[in-house]
Amino acid sequence: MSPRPLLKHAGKAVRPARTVASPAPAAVDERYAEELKLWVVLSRAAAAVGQHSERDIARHGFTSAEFGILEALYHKGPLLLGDIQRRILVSSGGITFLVDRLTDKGLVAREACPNDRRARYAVLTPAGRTLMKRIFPDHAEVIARALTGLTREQRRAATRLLRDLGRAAAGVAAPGTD
Amino acid sequence: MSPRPLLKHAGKAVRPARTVASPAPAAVDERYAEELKLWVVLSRAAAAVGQHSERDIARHGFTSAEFGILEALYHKGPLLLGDIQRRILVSSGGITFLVDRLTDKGLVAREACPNDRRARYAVLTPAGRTLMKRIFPDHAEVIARALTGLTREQRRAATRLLRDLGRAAAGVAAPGTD
DNA sequence: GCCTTATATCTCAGTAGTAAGATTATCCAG
DNA sequence: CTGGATAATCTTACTACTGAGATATAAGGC
Repeated sequence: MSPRPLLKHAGKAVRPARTVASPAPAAVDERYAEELKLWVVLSRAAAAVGQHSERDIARHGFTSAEFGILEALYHKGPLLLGDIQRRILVSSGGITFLVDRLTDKGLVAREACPNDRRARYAVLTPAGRTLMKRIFPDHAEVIARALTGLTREQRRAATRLLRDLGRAAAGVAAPGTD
Repeated sequence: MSPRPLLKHAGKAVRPARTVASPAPAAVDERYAEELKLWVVLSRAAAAVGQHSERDIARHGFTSAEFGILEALYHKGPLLLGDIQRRILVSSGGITFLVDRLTDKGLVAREACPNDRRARYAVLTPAGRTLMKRIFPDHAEVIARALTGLTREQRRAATRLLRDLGRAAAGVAAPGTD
């Protein structure tokens, strides 16, 4: 992502009413209207906040997936590749690729797992740790600012609801990512 | 996405405690802990429900972006390419590419906009409309089932909170998608 | 111990998108 | 009506990932 105007579509373009032939829009399924609405606002909210996050992350030259790895290692310490994979939801090929790239950048290293010679740990290098210490607080502030549409109490309520919603949805029939 | 086992990581693998050298995990930023938590559960919930959605959509051979276009046209009638672009959040190149692909599949067609010769409408073909009429109800049910972790009242509360959250986040400094 | 099955990572070809810029059309001030 | 700025779409080159299979290790029943 590169620098660009903050507001792209400031005003809705006033446009003459549709005159094109239009086969009457389908009647919305009433049966699940409320559920669909929830799904829409859920994904829109996540996308809106996510764009703030991504834009901030891109300033430092990372993708969201890369930053997710750095953040996981920063907060949790060394993690097996598979554990990171599940945490940030990428494919097995993806985690190899991403860790390679972060290794090339000198921020992450692989370490052998003494208990299981198939597995490898990913760990932050000192440079990686230093970097995260420097940039993470600002990132947290960007996220916090993106959430100011809700009051503190509303944010707490939303957190509880979304935690339950997410848990249940992941439980119903978790697809996995490979 | 292709067929695969429904449950991949049914049980947490029991694994011996970490013994690898571990530079003590960073102290979490306390300052924005609650906000970060909300962001985590928000994106996790969206991802969990999104996986149900994607898996269902993939059964019919579509990507989420393709299906988003079909759904928009199905429910709203003809739309300008740019309007669809903003609605499903893809780049300008992406919308051209996606509409091309749906056109090749015979589900969507472009029509001239009589008021603005730069713009084009996308419309569902009869085949596209028939298809959506057939598959959309099932899709709605998949979504609804993914949301059953909350009661009806909780879902309503969540909808309100997420609508406000999304609006505000999109308003703060909408990044745009091109 | 041996065989089967499962797990962890890696390899590599393929793809759905993005970014930047080109093209064409519109709008508006002068 | 002309010129410059803006807007809508398309083109092209590129990239971050996915998916399927390969390799190596582990674990458990016999």
